[in-house]
Amino acid sequence: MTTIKDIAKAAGVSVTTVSRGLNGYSDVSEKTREKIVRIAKELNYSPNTLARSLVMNKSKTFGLLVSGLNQSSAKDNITFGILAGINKFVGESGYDIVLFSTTSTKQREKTYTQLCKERRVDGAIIQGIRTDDPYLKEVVESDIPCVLIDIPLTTPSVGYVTTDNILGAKKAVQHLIHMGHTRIGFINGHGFAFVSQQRLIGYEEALKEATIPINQEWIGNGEFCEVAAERVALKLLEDHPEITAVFCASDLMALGVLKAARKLGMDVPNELSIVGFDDIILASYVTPSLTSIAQDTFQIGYEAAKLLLSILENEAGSHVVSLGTELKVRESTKPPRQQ
Amino acid sequence: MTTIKDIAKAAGVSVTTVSRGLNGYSDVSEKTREKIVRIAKELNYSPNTLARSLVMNKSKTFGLLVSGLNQSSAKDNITFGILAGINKFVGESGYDIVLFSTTSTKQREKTYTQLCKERRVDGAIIQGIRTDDPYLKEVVESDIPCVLIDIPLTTPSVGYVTTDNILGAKKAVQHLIHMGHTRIGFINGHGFAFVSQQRLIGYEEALKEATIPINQEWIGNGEFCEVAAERVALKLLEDHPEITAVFCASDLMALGVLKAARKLGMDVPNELSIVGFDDIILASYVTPSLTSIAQDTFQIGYEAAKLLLSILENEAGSHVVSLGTELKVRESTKPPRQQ
DNA sequence: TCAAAAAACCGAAACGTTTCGGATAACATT
DNA sequence: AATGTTATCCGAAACGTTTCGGTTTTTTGA
Repeated sequence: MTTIKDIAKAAGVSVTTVSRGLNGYSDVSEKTREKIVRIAKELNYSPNTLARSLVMNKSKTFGLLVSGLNQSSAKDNITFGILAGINKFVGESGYDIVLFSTTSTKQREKTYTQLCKERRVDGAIIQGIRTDDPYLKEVVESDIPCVLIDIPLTTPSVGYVTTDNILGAKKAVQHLIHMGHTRIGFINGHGFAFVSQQRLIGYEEALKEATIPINQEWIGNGEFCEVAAERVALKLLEDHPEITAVFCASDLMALGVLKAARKLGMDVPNELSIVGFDDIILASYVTPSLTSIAQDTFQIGYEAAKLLLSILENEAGSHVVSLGTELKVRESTKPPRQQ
Repeated sequence: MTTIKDIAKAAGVSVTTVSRGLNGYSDVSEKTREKIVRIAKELNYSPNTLARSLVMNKSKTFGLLVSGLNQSSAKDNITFGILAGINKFVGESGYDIVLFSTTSTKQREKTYTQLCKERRVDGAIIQGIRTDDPYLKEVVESDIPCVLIDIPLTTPSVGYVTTDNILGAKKAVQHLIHMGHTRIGFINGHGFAFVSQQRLIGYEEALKEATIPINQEWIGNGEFCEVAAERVALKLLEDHPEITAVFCASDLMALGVLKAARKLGMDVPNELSIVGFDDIILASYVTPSLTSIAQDTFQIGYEAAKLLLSILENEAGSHVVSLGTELKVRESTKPPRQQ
């Protein structure tokens, strides 16, 4: 493994000059600079970033803490989209990503701060942790630059990117209302997610603005999980046959509701309309295809990385970015039958 | 940022003793060891892995070179599965992953060796590159421990993991033959993938063993791409209406063929049977659901990381692992109609 | 009580960079 | 000729660890 010293020896100059030459400083003559570069190439030198990072105290590395990098979240590839988006930006900016493989949420041996400090990452991006996760407290306490996804929290060194979930949910419910539905159920995710709270607000606002009373009994918690949502929906639809439409806080849960409807012999969309959230790929492939609120996970990842870099470089400007949604109307929604 | 020196000062011992104490060496008394550990915790010390890696000449890091970490490969989440599998193993083994964000294949500024040497990764896992990729030559030339996915190449320091694609393809075609099909088309991926060659062999072997002649005109190249496959299938099915079944080297291409059949007004499976490869999630959700050969991408990733570690630790044993496949029979295959 | 053995500790070098402060040489200015 | 400027270069320290070889202290055994 050739080092800067080898080059220095071969070129007959000091290591200082080699370093400054390779890094394009002005106080080395063009002639020796060329010589240094040539020799470096001949010995196919590549700099040791470890040593460099050690002395410069920055590593050109982002730490990534994602919860969904496991078999179970293959269906909604939200995590994948975000990852890809981050990857895209990072590829353009000379940084690299280290994936912190946080094992099972319960059995963590290292704290967030330890993870970041040990690897000396310049900043971190966190996705998919719950609002009651102990990591979150560390994020605000430590001053490690950090971007959160879907968790509203800002300090001088932390920002977040999210989707406009209130408006998104509102669009979904308004779509149902415009079709003539008034008895609209809601399967939300668990309460430890910011997005759940927002989507609930959106749901309620849409109803309020249409002067439709809110019925707490029509609201269930599907834990963002297909089977849990199916179970909850089964009970909800049995107990409340008056419901003609259900809005789900995720497409995965919408799939669960679809199954529940099928089990109860209810026809979608003729007897029950369903709209989901996320617009995962499956949404357009299932039968009936799913009306959904699309959010651009790729963009979320891209913006997160971009925001992190701007925080790192102390750029002025907001530390929050909020992205839009789009209603995708498909087969699972239809006006209710006249009774 | 507290260092080993701070601890040494606080504990009244040398840095040597602190280092050896924290790392559990035997020549430090239990009493001082406890003291050191206590103080380390009080100052909430975390070791600087950069410094450690620098002197120990290993980084406890795997480099990851995946091609499919982009928006376009969200549909088949093969890359995601592999990533998740790697992540799982790595989480159990104390290593971390750095994602090399290789930008567009054409415009690479750094070579494979540079990437690995700069970050001083202990080993690398490479997925999704074509057999004509220049990186591949570097892999064999450099002696960086490396595990390839779906590229058969071994040296003392490189191994690979793959699926038994010959047998997998054979199963698919045999399934069709057993149903009574004899005029079976094949949409393969591009020739720069090892898996394409293998799946072709499997296709041919199955036919040969059933003494069915191989017709080159029934074999098309769909580039592993849905739209390309649709185009190719359109022509294939028009030119050769005698074909009653098509085997596709990927589910994505099978979806393309499905679309082509739909455009031609052919009913699947009554007029045309289709079987795919990969068993992506969509396979079981589309209508008609897709008969497919399942390969376990999660397992592939897991085994790849495991193999890399064993190579790193100079364990004896084979440097190749081959995984099995499973035929998933669904709605897209049916015996041909009697004519 | 003394020597030998064992246990506990430590100094300093090393890993490969960057960078501060200064040194040398060449040149221009008075 | 003396001074000031500028262009090049370099020595050495620093980053935070690990580890080699050695030293000191304690224990053991006769």
